[in-house]
Amino acid sequence: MSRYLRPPNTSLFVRNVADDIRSEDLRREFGRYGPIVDVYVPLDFYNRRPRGFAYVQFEDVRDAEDALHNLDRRWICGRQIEIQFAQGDRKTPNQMKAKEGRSSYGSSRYDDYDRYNRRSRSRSYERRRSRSRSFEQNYDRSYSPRGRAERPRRSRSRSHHGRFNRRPRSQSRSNSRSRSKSQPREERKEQRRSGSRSQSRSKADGKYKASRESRKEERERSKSRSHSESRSRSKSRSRSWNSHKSSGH
DNA sequence: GTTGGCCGAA
Repeated sequence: MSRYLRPPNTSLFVRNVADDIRSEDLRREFGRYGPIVDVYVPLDFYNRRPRGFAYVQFEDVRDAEDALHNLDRRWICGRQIEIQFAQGDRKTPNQMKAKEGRSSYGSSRYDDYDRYNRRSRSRSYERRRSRSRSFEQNYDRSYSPRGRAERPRRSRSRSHHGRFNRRPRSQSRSNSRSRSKSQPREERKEQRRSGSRSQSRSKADGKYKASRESRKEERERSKSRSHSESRSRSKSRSRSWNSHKSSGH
């Protein structure tokens, strides 16, 4: 037992989110199932356009599971989102920079970059990064075969600095809503459910009520297969994660 | 059609 079980990913990978989704929407939706640590909507680095997915990280993986089961294939902002457990942890910019070379980026992506002047993403990241680097590294090593330090050294500071310097000051924010797809035909469904409970703007009140029930339920279910699971739900929850990984899809 | 550009150079 010395080998620490790697903490299950508490982050959910939400894909097919609307391109104008806000992190607050997601936080509101997912926050009903448990306390949320972070919500992140990645944007294209050059376009500053939403990439169509989002991440929601819970404090507790059970809440994440709960949210996954409850919100998967739900309609949010006129789109049917699909939720999975996220793979890996949040990529650091350096990781992404490393990816930049491998990816198909590098072409003329500056077109739309012009209209999206600034990032308005969720900057709700919290400083939990110093929690335990050990597992992250360990996890990272076993997760990605190439690991880190694949680029020993290279004067890339210049290359990407030039890009940053190129940030256009003049913006045309008004006509950034020129998407013609994503017909919100099913928005009514979502609005119905959204209107039911979005009246109260107070945060963190009694909103985990629903999740508590299902958690109880789940706990009973867990009892069937495992018996040493009754108190603080924080140690080894890797069962779910593993089963998710094993099951595949 | 399937994963995170918040971090690093004075």
